[in-house]
Amino acid sequence: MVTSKQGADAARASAGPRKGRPEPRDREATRERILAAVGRVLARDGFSGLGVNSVAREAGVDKVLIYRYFGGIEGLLDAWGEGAVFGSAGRRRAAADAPSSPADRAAAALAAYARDLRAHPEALEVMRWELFEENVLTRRLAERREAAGLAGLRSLGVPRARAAAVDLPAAAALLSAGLLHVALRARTAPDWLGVPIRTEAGWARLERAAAALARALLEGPGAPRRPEVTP
Amino acid sequence: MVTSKQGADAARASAGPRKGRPEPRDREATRERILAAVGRVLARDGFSGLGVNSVAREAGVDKVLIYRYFGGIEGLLDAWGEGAVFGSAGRRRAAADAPSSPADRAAAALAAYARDLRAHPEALEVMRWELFEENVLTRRLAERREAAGLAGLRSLGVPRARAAAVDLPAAAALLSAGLLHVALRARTAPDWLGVPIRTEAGWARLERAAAALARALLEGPGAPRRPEVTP
DNA sequence: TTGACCTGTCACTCGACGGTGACATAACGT
DNA sequence: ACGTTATGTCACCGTCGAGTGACAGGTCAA
Repeated sequence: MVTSKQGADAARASAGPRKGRPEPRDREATRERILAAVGRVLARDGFSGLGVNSVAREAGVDKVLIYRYFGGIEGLLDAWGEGAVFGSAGRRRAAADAPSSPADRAAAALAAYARDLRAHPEALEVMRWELFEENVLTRRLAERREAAGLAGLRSLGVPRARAAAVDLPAAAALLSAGLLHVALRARTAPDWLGVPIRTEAGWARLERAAAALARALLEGPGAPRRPEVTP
Repeated sequence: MVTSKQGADAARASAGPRKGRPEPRDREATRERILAAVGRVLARDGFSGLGVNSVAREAGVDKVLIYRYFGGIEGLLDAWGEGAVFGSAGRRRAAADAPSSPADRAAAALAAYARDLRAHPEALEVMRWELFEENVLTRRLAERREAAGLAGLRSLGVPRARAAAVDLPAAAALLSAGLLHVALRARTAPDWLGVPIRTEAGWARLERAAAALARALLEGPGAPRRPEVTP
């Protein structure tokens, strides 16, 4: 050894004492630490700050382990995506299944979606990511979301004729995209068209507006205004 | 000179013969070339590909000139933002001013907005940028857009009482955000909730859906349902 | 003509990143 | 007790982007 400038590498852990105890060698535990670090980096720095170096640093682990255990960033993200990232589809589904009119179910589903968005910053980051790059993770999650969204749409139970007349998928696409976009935008701006998007009050307005739009569309002129007993 | 590896720099122009004629020295022309390059790089590679090096390369110019003439990337973007980036606010305004019902004007404005989005890729890129970073350019354009959007909203001429009842700003925020988001998403995905977002047909559906949502909200129960004379 | 200034070129530093080879040592089966 | 393997550490490499100092060749006024 040439006792060189002990420069180490940029990926060396910068936090936490790792020289003291050698940390018991446990592949599984290390894997978990790395996976957990992905979520933290993502939520804190966004996808642009995500890389072999930063994750290794965050996990307090040498970056070579990422290559060994996951084969690189690709595999790491793939493994991370396995875990339930967007776990609350169940809640949305439940909201959509509540016994009421299709319009009510749509309104409830939109509100639940809005709340989910704000409750899952890492998932939000992945969706931001989807907006300008494709990779293993974004592809996988986007597929999942498309499927879940379409299923939710069907479970609204809007009568076929009416759904076709109003182009339900297009309207749902717009409203969901709108909520998502505003949630994303909150990271870099406090308002959108004058509506505060970082406060509970602002989001209450947005949820109400989404619900009102959905209701107006589904209960609009020509709608079967009879009290519906839907399955 | 040590006749080193002729490595030159990464910013050296890679296209176009610049060794032949020395290109007449003209500060203004060079400035323009740089500014034009910004738009091209932005539209082609997105904001992530935007940098001193890439712009200089694209312009066929040495990067040091960017520092000399603009003081760096910040100043360059600032100067670029001076130029009319989103020039068609006039069209939207015109659509909104057309003599018809507020609902019709809203529908027309949304459709015009959707068309503008797809017609201005560099502007779209800047909006993508706004979603995950703040800088001179994004701040400036976001302010402009907020102002224009609010003005457009007022020019719809929705009766005060009704506007308050339906929370017009929130609804408009959702719909405009939805259109924008779908336009952004088109760069990385072909569909959104099953709706094709890269085809004219898909966009026609989205425009109709946006219009229908706006109409349903503004003409909904309680709306002045008198037969309107629409062109 | 000459000197000051301006435009443009070039070579270089610095830092961060992705990626790899070589090594030390703990854990484990024999 | 021993050798093998797996786990983790460290020092590198090449690349790329931001930023800078030095310089060559025009341009123009005195």
